[in-house]
Amino acid sequence: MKDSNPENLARKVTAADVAKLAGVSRWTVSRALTDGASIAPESRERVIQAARELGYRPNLLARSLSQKRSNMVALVVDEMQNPYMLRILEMTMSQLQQKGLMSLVLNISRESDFASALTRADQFQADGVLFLGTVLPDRLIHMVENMGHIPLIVMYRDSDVDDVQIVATDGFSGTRQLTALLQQQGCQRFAYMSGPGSVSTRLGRKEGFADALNSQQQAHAVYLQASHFSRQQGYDVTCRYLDGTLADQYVDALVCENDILAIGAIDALREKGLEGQIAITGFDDLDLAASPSYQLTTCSQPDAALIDEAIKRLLSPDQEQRRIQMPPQLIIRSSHILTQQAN
Amino acid sequence: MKDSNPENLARKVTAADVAKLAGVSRWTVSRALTDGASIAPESRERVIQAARELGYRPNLLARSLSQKRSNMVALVVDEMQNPYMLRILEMTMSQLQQKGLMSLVLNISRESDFASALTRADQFQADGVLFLGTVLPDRLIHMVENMGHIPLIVMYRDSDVDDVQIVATDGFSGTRQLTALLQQQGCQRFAYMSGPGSVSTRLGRKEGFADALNSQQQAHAVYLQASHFSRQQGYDVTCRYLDGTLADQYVDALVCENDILAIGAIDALREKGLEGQIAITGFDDLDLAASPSYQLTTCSQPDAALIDEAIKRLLSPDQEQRRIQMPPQLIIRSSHILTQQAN
DNA sequence: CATGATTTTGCACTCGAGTGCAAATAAACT
DNA sequence: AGTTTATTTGCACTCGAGTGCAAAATCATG
Repeated sequence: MKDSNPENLARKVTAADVAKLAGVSRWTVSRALTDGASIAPESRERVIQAARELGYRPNLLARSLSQKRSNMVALVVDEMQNPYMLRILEMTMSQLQQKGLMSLVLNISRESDFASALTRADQFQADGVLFLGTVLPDRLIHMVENMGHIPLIVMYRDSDVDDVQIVATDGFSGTRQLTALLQQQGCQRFAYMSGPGSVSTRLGRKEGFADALNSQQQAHAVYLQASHFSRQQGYDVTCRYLDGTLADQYVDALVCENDILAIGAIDALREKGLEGQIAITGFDDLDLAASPSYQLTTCSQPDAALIDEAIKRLLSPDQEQRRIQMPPQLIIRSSHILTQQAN
Repeated sequence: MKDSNPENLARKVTAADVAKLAGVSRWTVSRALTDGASIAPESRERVIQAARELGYRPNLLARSLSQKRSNMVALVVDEMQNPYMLRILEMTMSQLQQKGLMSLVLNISRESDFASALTRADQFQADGVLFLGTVLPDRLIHMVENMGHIPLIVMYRDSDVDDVQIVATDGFSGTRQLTALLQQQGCQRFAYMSGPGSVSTRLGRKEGFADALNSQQQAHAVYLQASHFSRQQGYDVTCRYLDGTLADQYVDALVCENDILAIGAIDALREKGLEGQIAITGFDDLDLAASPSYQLTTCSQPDAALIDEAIKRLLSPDQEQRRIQMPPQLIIRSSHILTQQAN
């Protein structure tokens, strides 16, 4: 079992080494380790024994080179300030790993990184590319599509590029429900805080918000925009709004595009002593949303199902459906409730 | 520039394709793209032109196979509940990417994953393995060390395995300073909350805490232990302590092994109306630590320097120094200040 | 025992690139 | 022109595995 022989450690054990020890040819070794290959059971046994003894681990680069599959999947991520990304990453990598796939993570911060990162994915023969809620503009996604024909799946956002597979949550219905909840409890003056423009229009959340307002003839709304999905940005943008607005003109409800922005917003309100005077909602249901310090009313996304679906599509290309939107689940806590009357 | 020829997209462009177009041999193509190779400037130009026209991108798997380097680095992570991990991952991947290296991320949740994940790293010929603050017991780390001779660097924690490169923050001095700060303002009764046992003893933080207490003859302390580095665990463990202790016996200071636990602890205190009655400190300086809702007094780790050093060591093996501990920086906010007297 | 049917195995090839060496070409010099 | 020297290029090899095909070994049958 344990390789006690020190010279095994000196260099990588190759199929030829195993062949020599087992007294067969290099190719018989391949066959012994392949299910369903034509080989005498007895010599298979001998090879397996030898392989174990030497601690043989086939070189996957070599295998990938000749076969089609490399068993590597590229994960393209950005917006790494949002803790939600950690959850997504974690679940995605776990599920990939479970299926015997490796995760090549490509972090994008500037647009220029983008092309180079993808070139790399292609050069490493990645079996597929998963976009995890990236803020990339559609034209870039389109560019990837034509690149080496790697199956490409966009997750956690929409896109109107044709033929791109999309696996996302129905942000429209989610935010629509949240906004309706605020309307039911009598909120009149609404604000919406979005993230970076390029992705914001691809989440459908802003549209759900606007739709709810329209259905009640509440045309007027304040639109705020954060440049990143980070707590700090949510905080800064909210402060700027509060400082630049007369106190008697404050909105009474702020719908945030996601939790991390909402948490920043709550922090800002708290600091200014306005907690409970503006109702807040988020999206994602971060762990922190359940904290007694925030008690954020929000929507949770069916992460496990989304990721499962995305990987399934990655492995079996040419899916009938181009796009799937799963329903979010409303999580009602108390951040949407007004506890103090505005003066 | 743009490959307008549709058949280019049909299959991968190989060096042979470029050679044919440029009217040279396949090997000349290799040379044209290699700096310092002996080649006529004129034919190099021709090759480069042809390569650009076809959109040639050398297959890195093939290159890795024959050369020593694969340009892939395996990142081994766990404890993915802690948002701090996201920052570390982000910075590490960015720095690697900047140096032309790819990140193979291996997520470990159970010990059994561990062996299989590392086997994969080895099979993919990873140039090195970076352990990012993993909770793995030392014996496992030792096992990796003997595996394929991949350079191995343990970050954000210590280990007493010989010959393992360590790049970490001096947790001892950090927590010692934090504890001293609490002592200076008159705290008498201390508690310490640690994370999973296997890593906790490798951070040096608990020892720094104990040392500070000893230096003041304050032998008595309460030790709490969380099973994960997560807000929820920090919260649960604190609640359990508060519920299981008489109110007049509460400690007046709680030193937490890191921020995410501290934030959970503050949440618990807040919920029970005990905010300001127990001083709290953390470690890591999460973004959330700066939130007005927490104002956590903590230590920040020199992430950029740590990661830079780790990668440097990965690339140039046989470093003289086996282990480096960088000093943390004290971040003083207000969570360590007692604002209410205990009844 | 010879013939045919079947299993097992070895060998030449593939993947896509890189490297050292030797042959072919070009340039420099007597 | 003839020789030496420098430059450029082609070819055989390498990495480590997998696959199809044909040769070799085994088996079964008349």
